[in-house]
Amino acid sequence: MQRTSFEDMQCPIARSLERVGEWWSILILRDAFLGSTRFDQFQKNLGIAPNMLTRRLNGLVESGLMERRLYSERPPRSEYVLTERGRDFRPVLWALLAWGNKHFSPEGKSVVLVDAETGVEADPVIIDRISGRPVVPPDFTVVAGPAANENTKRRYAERGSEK
Amino acid sequence: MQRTSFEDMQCPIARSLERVGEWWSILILRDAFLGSTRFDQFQKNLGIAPNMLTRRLNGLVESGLMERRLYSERPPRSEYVLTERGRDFRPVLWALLAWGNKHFSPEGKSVVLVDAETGVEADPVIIDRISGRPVVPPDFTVVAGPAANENTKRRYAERGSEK
DNA sequence: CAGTATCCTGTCCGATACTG
DNA sequence: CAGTATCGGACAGGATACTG
Repeated sequence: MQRTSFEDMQCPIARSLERVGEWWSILILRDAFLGSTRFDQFQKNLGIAPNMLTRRLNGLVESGLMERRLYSERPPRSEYVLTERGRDFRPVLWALLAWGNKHFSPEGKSVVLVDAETGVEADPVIIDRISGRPVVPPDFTVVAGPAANENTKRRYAERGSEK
Repeated sequence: MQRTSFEDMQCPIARSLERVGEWWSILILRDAFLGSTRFDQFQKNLGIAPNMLTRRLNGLVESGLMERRLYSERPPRSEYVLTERGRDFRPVLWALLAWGNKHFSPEGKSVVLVDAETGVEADPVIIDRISGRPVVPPDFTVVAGPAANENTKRRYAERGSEK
């Protein structure tokens, strides 16, 4: 995705966006989580043009989010399955889902996250696994880490605690 | 972001992407969380072209994620502050941060989420606030909600539980 | 069925110049 | 300082036709 003037490639968020920044990528991942593995499943569910689907699928494979796997030799047929890196993306989708449901579903929720056993709707929140406390400001904040360069350190030192 | 062939606008993830699908939007939000409010702060921190910054900022204001506020009458000067809708986006950023740190920081972490008081690095995970259990498959799954249309219902009925 | 090959359009984005 | 105006390039994305 070559962004020439973007000086900020240390940022893990920016690095994530490098891999899933295109619109379709995230929707393809969502569909993969719902069980799609075949080209035509993705195409049908998403209504995406086949050339775009090829491009995005190849991109996700290159980035290590999905794996292309031949399930038939003759004729050659592939399926696309999530790798561990891809499966680890799931929390981002949950967060996006929760945010969309809260703010962009005026007519009610069309898709909800539920407890698989009871069917009760879940309310996903982020907590710190170490301390068990909810990750909200001002209790938690981001700071420069051990691998930060001078530029990053300076930028995170400039502000006190997060707003 | 007009995507004509996209039939799937019921999906809250797709709706979210409508608002923050452009690359810069998320980075601008990230910077806003770090305390930026002025045009030139964003510009300097992101290295973004001024016309693009104007476009994205206007887009975020239109989508209700940020608010443009005059802080000086003469000369007219604006600042851009997060609305509640914008602040609610924070969990998505945490998820993206955690994912990027885990998978795309081979040389070590440059930015980390920490307990503001102790400075100890946090391990953000999503749990269900209701039951207190971690939101992971197969314990939790997504299903069609009350506002789902026929198409959505069918698609979520087709699969049993999530893979 | 699982794509590849073309062609085209829109717009995201960068660079630069300019303004009250 | 906080933008607007203009230009040009790259590519995301759409439509369609074709193939083993």
